[in-house]
Amino acid sequence: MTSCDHKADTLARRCAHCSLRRLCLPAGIDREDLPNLEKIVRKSPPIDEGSFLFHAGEESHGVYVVRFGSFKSIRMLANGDEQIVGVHLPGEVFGLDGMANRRFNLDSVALEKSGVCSVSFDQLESIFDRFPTLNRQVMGMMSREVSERHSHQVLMGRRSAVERVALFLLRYSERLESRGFVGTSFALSLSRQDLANYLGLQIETVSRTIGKLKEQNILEVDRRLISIESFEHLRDAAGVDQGEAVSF
Amino acid sequence: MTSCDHKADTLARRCAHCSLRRLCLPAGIDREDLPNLEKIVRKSPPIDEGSFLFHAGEESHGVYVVRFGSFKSIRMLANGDEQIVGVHLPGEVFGLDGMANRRFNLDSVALEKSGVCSVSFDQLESIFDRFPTLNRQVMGMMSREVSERHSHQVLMGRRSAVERVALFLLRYSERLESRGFVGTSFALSLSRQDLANYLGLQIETVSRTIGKLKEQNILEVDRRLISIESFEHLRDAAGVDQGEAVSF
DNA sequence: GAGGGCGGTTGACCCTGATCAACGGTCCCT
DNA sequence: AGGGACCGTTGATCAGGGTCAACCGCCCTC
Repeated sequence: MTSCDHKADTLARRCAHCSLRRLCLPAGIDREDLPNLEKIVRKSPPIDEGSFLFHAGEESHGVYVVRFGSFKSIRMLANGDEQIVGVHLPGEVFGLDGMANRRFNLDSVALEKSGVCSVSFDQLESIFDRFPTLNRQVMGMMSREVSERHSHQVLMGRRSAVERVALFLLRYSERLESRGFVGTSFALSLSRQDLANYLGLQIETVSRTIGKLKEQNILEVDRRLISIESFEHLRDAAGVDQGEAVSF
Repeated sequence: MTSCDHKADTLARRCAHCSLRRLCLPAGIDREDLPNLEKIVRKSPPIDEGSFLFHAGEESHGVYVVRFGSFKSIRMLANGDEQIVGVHLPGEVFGLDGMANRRFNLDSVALEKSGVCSVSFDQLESIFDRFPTLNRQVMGMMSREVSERHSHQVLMGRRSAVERVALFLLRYSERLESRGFVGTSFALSLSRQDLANYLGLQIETVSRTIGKLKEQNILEVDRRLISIESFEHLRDAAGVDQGEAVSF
């Protein structure tokens, strides 16, 4: 796949050689059509930890894909607090909810040094008719997004602290794995503070809960380095049956 | 608007004369094009309280709009419990998340005797090219759906019982009002059980919380009949600033 | 109209997780 | 190396809401 039988310029090579190709937008595109898509994709310069990719209310020009690093989507509350409503890992698409009114609904902050690709809405829509599967692909991403929200809603609804944390870790692990990373041992991109916020808990509770899972030898923990020692017991702690799907 | 200068058959008159027209799919359609849309809309027979409109996993043929009554969208858990992830009032669209893979992700249950209109996905997509605004319209509905999830996530994240109940009522009222109903006095379509489930609380807590709001003369309550006596105090209870938007 | 089921309310008690507080380790900066 | 900020952990206490239980009123059926 790395050998080229055509004169590919660096632009056209972007997607074709990207490790995330099969998970990303191009998944709906035939190999020979790929260069056409690649023309409308732009790489961003790296974004530092803690800095905003975009702010809610700003005009939105396109959709983003995480190339490396990770982002959190947050809703700012009137009292100054923030509520994290989404976490985006490499290969995941975000910002789609701005497609309708061309305006961001959320703030997006890099959780670490990160990079994205962006695709312009206008250009994306302009090629919908040429790539009918692409329209479907985008719809699919949106509905996937909705489904993910539903899952999180299940997590937040009347579940204990252990269940929330365990479920979160299982999903996080699964998402990493589906993206070609190691799902058993990883660096959490979220701080305890962000984790607590996302799970609707308090920072001390998260710390204690993780501590407990560590004591039970279900996890190995060193700050943000997590290693899952027993998926079986972690699933138990999460309150999901063995074999039951954990996400979506 | 009720006078007709063209020979409208009963089919074509459906949307043009529907009280929900401006909130529904036809909002993106010019008046003269409306008959074309109406051709692909089908009215369902009434659905009894408690019966399923569709089940998760079933093949999905289209999207639904509540004509009258209301529905809940639920996610069935492995242990038999259900989690309510959405409530749909008249004029609201649901089932869009099945568009991508032509399969329902959720179960949908009528909360009372209800009726829907349905629009076939295939037919909807087939007229996308003729009505470019319609594609945008559908995208808009999806992203609105996502935004609504985000709001609910804010509601569920580290908020007290009173805040949850008050916020829910404010939003419910607002949705009714935007649909042309009276927003100050209404019959809640959800049982206390469903309400508790949706808000991530216990049924007794919901009952007590509503009771407290009643004692403070913020609400008048008779079972499911709710009358909001003071929006100002209800907003206080919900923890939102006066003037701050309550939904989305 | 007696009986039973269902939905909702109220009371008493208890437990999970929030809150307040102090401490330890790591990183960064000079 | 010292100082300080930040992140995470741990302990002690407290309260919001979960849990268990009884009860009430409405509706339905027979």
